[in-house]
Amino acid sequence: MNSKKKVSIAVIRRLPRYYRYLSDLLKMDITRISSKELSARMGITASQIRQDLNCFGGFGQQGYGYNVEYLYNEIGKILGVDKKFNTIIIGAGNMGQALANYGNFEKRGYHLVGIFDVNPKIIGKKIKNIEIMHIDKIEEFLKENKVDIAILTVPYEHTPEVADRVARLGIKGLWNFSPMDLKLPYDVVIENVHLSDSLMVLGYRLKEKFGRVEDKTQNE
Amino acid sequence: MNSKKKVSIAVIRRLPRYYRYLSDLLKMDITRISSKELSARMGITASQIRQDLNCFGGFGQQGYGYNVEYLYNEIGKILGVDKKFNTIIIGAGNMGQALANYGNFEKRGYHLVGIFDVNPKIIGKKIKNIEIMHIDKIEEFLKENKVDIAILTVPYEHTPEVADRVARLGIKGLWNFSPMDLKLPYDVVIENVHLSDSLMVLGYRLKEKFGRVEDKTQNE
DNA sequence: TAGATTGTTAATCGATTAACAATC
DNA sequence: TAGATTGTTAATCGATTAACAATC
Repeated sequence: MNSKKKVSIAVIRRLPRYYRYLSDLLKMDITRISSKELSARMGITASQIRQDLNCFGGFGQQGYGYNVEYLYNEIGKILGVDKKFNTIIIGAGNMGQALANYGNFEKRGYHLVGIFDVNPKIIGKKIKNIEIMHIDKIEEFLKENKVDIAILTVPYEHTPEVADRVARLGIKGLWNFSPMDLKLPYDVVIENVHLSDSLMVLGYRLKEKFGRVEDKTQNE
Repeated sequence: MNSKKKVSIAVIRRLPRYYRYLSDLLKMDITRISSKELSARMGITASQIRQDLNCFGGFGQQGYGYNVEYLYNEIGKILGVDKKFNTIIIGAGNMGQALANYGNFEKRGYHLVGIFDVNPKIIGKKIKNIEIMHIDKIEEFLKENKVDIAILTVPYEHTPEVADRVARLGIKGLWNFSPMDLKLPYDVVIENVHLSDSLMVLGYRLKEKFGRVEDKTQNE
């Protein structure tokens, strides 16, 4: 139907959180839950929960609430956990390796198919049974493999160039770990993980809430 | 003054982004900028920039705009980059090690003073000249060292217990990397980095924008 | 049936954008 | 001075919350 209006990003960003809470409820063998109960657990209003869910359809039942397993599966479908996204990691430094080794992504349908770097010392080495390739092999690799997402964990200064390179090669999703905003002349979806931004916000909140923090020593 | 109303978290979360853009301008030797020019670069409205900045005071000058270096420094002060936050990492797995090795945090005043784990194979090993200690040494350690922030990169199931333990010991800031919301009976600031949430949102946006994605194969 | 709880509309609240007088 | 651009107030927009009829 063309009547469905675009769901706001604020709602979308809450979905994984619902998904996590429902997963917890499932583990606790709770089979049904009302928006009121869930709101108490999550610390948001029942109204918001019902509004959010109704962006995607009526998953509940009057007088009953929501079936946990059903709602969990439906939100999973909305988020695409039933889909397979082929991913590559570019930059096999500490962060790249940490992400490669994190098993949870595979479970959610994010299938790692390639790892690239430029460091000759690690090329050929295997992580999760995937051989680290030189970045210059990427054109060839992408010709032979359909890849949906590139995870960018390269050093700061190389990020724009690498992002451009993979976007030009047709990759549609970028998960960017560099503290910069990518601007690309291609139609790609960019999701940023700005760790340093997050840390600075934590610092701000600490400072605001608890006041005095030590000054940084000059020239340390 | 007690007249200053609380600045909304939406504004706060934009500050690191301003800070990054101003840093870039500085590097380009641009000394002044108007809200209009900055808005064009950042892709937000000039109005929003002026509103945001005016939450903290008038940093600009009519007819001139903003002095880049001055504004950069002022936002830095608001964010507390001139402060020193002593931090510890709990969980020296892939993610913990990646964060320990990331040099940028140190530059922003986040000073790593300890690393903890339970794995006997890595205890005693050094990262960034800091010896990995057993988590059971943490009570002793915190008695002797003032620590502001604990970075939690422990496995999922241990996160609540570890978070509670360090909060009870007086740590006021938690940077949580586990895909869960921490609920603590202490007055702490928790900043979450929910990587899997972020990845799922990327998946959703890809699916929405480009439609067809391969279905996940059963039992893979 | 009576009670519970949804789906949905209406009201409120807060955040963003527009407008403009102040002023450099 | 004239032009530019801020700081700030007012208008708009969108998101959250409240209310309640529908219905299980």
